[in-house]
Amino acid sequence: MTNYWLFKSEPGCFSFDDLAQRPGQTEQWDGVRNFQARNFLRDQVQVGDGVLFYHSNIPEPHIAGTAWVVRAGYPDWTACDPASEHFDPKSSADNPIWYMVDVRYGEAFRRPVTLAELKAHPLLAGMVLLQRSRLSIQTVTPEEWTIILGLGGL
DNA sequence: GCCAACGTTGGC
DNA sequence: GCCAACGTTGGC
Repeated sequence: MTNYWLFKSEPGCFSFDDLAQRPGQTEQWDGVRNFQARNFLRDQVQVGDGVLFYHSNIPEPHIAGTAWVVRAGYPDWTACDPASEHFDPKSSADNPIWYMVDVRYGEAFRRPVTLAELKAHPLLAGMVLLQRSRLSIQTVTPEEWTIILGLGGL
């Protein structure tokens, strides 16, 4: 069964445009260093799942478009790379702590769906984003997915 | 830049 | 296992 997710990224680090410039190519969603988000990546995110790509920590936070999961959770090797800014000395190849998935560009929204719009929509009041805003990998219901794609003009 | 929310660490 | 201190996230 297809599930839906919201992945957050700071566009200064990795943006939806960065993904859009490589259509059809596989991108690693690495660097997640939060246990609850890690559990989703390791245990629940599956090939074929839909992803809303959210831009955080900018003047007008918004969802920019969609992506698709093309590989389920596997160890995030950047945790074992001392040169990586996501290096974690507690993680090892034998006993990985952190996980990542691979995604591929989906579709760009015709207009970005801002956080303000999400907050204003009565049917989106239950979104995880609006209740536990700091979680970087979040579940999205099929109803929320449909509404948000509509708001984005898809 | 501020600050609230909240996750993590570490002493006990 | 509790909880205070501390660090980070992210909206504003």
